[in-house]
Amino acid sequence: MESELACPIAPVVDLVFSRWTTPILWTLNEHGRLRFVELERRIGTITPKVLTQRLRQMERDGLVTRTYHPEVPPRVEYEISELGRSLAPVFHGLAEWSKRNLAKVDEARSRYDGTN
Amino acid sequence: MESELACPIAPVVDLVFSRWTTPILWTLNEHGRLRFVELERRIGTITPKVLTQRLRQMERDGLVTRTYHPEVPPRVEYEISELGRSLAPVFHGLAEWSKRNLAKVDEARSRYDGTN
DNA sequence: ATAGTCACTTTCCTCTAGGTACCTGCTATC
DNA sequence: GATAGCAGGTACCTAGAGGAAAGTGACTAT
Repeated sequence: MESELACPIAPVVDLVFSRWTTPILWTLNEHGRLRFVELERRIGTITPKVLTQRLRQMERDGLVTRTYHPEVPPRVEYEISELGRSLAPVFHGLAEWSKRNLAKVDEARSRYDGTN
Repeated sequence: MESELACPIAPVVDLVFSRWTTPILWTLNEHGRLRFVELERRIGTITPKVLTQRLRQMERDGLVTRTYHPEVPPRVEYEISELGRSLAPVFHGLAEWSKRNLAKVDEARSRYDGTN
């Protein structure tokens, strides 16, 4: 939504790392196709309104596919798309960095706060 | 700031991809040590208040180092730390993904909007 | 007859990140 | 003596994201 000329990855950051998209994508990547309530329950703290919003947006962006089954009660299944799955290496890289360096961040914070 | 139990990379996303941190980190990585106003001008649309906030936060997290020179006029230099630099592969991965797949996102959006 | 399921939608409300605008102390420059 | 530059700090304000709670419609199970 911003120009941010200085940073070429700004658009993809907006796309992939805006609020709730990572938990949704991660969950969908781990558990395959899931129904709305399953997704809701796995993520735990998200409200249905926001979950719908995010899913619509991600469907529009082609990261997620939505399959509607006109039954009663209705059944809707969400699945990560091929495009969404192509983000896996990036996510994996982040997980690795996290494992290696998150402790250092905590140390840095303690040092900065003088609580060492 | 959230639990988000379902997603192990949530903490690092909060850390690295919160607003303005990517442009700042990117700029600092490209141009080496920079003074406050140089950073401000390169990023272009950021306000001094927010830039200060973000820089303090990133200094606390150990991603950036701040060097104060008690001269007149005062000179302060910001530099990306080793920890910050260790994010380079992740950023590179994102840039690559961007180059390869951002067009697909646009296509998906056009398809979704019916403007094809 | 009542309650429950699913996949949302709608309304209302709060909260805070971030923007605007102005201030500081010190100096060099016009 | 007025202005500009540096590196911010401070007070105020607003838009908009996101949460809470209730409703919907069609059906089933108890």
